[in-house]
Amino acid sequence: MEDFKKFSNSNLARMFNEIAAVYEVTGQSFFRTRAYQNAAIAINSSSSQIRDLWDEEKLDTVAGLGTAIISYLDEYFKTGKVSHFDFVRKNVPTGMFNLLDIPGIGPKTAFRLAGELEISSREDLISACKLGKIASLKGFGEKSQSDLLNSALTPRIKKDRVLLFTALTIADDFKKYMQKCSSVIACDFLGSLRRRVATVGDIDLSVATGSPEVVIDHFCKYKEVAKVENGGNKKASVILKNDQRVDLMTGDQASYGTLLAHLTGSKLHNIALRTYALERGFSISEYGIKKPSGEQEKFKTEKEMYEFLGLEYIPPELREGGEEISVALNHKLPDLVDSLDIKGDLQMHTIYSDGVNTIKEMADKAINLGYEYIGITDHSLSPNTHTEKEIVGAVNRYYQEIAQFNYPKSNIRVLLGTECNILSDGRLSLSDNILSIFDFAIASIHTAFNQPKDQITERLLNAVSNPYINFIGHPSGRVLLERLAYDVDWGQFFSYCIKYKKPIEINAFPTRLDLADDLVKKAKDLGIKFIINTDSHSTAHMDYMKYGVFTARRGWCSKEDILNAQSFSVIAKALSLRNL
DNA sequence: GCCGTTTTCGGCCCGACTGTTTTCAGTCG
Ligand SMILES: Nc1nc2c(ncn2[C@H]2C[C@H](O)[C@@H](COP(=O)(O)OP(=O)(O)OP(=O)(O)O)O2)c(=O)[nH]1
Ligand SMILES: [Mg+2]
Ligand SMILES: [Mg+2]
Ligand SMILES: [Zn+2]
Repeated sequence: MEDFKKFSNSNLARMFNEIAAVYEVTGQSFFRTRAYQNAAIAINSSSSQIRDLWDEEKLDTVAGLGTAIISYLDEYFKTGKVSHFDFVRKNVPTGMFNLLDIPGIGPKTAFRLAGELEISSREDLISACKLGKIASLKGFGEKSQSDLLNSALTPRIKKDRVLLFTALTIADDFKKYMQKCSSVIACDFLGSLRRRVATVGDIDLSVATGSPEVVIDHFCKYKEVAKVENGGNKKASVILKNDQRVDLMTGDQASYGTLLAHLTGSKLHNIALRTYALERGFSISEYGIKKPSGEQEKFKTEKEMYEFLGLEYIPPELREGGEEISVALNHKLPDLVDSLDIKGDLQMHTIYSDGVNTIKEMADKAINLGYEYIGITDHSLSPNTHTEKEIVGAVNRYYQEIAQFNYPKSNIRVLLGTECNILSDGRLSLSDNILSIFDFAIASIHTAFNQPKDQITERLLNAVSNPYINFIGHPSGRVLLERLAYDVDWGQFFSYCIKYKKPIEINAFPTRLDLADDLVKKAKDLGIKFIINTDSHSTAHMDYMKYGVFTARRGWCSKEDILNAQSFSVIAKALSLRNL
């Protein structure tokens, strides 16, 4: 396995889950087993690469990773293996690990199938089922055998996760359909979707109703449903034709608040909240809060539930099982930035480079969005194929074009910027001379992503310290579900941003969401400001601003942290815009 | 194995659903 895969968060999580499985079937302490599962969850839900945090000696900031597990990680990153894990894995048949991916098979089942029938793959399982070997095992029967066969035969074509954008589109339609059912009092999409996680596994829907059976029937009859996975009296799951899984949970209107909280999660937040309540004698479930007397208190809204617990209302974006509960206890949660606060957008491309609309069309769209200002940031003509005089001439023509309709002739201020490349050797693609004629300039990396960390970092630092560069675009270079971020020493990058008083972009394009939420939080805690840009290549893309706002909210940002939530005079000063 | 502002020991979230069960174990969200 290549290093980047071997050290990826998902592979690390798998490693700890497998050790948890070993402990579970070899009768280790239940809570040690759970600790390994928790470590796996913590690793999977970290937006930062655990490898990077190890590099920066910040692993102890991840809740769920303690001294023992950190030392195993240390050994793994240094040597590529953990000898203690290799040792304990010898106690179980290796084949069992291949079975854990199959839905319905957990550690116990995998252990028995691998141990008693020497099943070590999906194919083995299929033939064992067909031969009727499973049904004869103690504790299994005809039904469980055919369930396992079905499960093993179900192909796994779907990617594990989809973009938040994709999931929201699907969920919006499904919700509209659900609301057509007269038994549906309220319907919401929850889980990672409501927490605005950058990528989403399944879609979780909740419904408040007095007739769950009617609602579940309606749910399963949605025209996009390809397969009903399972259904009970209170919940159901379906797979849509586009392979998206959707879970439904129903509940009474009177206790809908705790149902919302339960299904919004995250799992780690739920556990933390329930543990917090338990310490005070209360037991939380989706049905309400059980008092020490045994009496169940019900909550129509989440707000009332948090209030009952002595906590400030915690916005879904913050419910990740980090410090949100202790901060809410002190009533110190930030007043998160809202899409309505946004007053401008400073990265977009037009027909003068790779965009499809004119400057005027982008400006009109901005007026529709109620913005005060925008920045046009086309890639300039290339210095490799044009003289400086030609480049400057073109820029001046753009200025003249903008002057036809710019403020105060209309309500929108149009700034002229550019997005220049940070070249592989650290130089910028444009000279200071050319950069200086723009109102502002963004520098971004678009090539040589695979350089070692110090080299990439050096390139970024060089750009940050250039007086004509106002901020760095999509700083990590990640493309969700496709390309990992390049290696950056974030501590150093942030300290340069502080030293040179530069904000950082939160690129709102749904495939980027870059800077990522957890790094946003770290930078915010250092006092760094952000600018949320859509990086639009058409007027339609300008609607993606909300995804950047989601990311900022997940990074605990309030309006004060976001420069383009400020009026023009404030951002002009904070960004040191030129030509004013 | 992790965790902590009354605790560094002694706790650790809670319930639905399923299949095989004479009362529960396993898996999942
Ligand atoms: N209390 C409790 N709640 C859970 C547990 N597992 C899941 N939940 C709740 C919180 C989750 O956010 C919610 C939905 O579960 P999902 O597996 O769909 O997770 P989520 O949507 O957060 O992430 P995803 O993007 O779907 O992988 O159900 C659990 O073990 N205990
Ligand atoms: Mg989900
Ligand atoms: Mg789910
Ligand atoms: Zn770019």
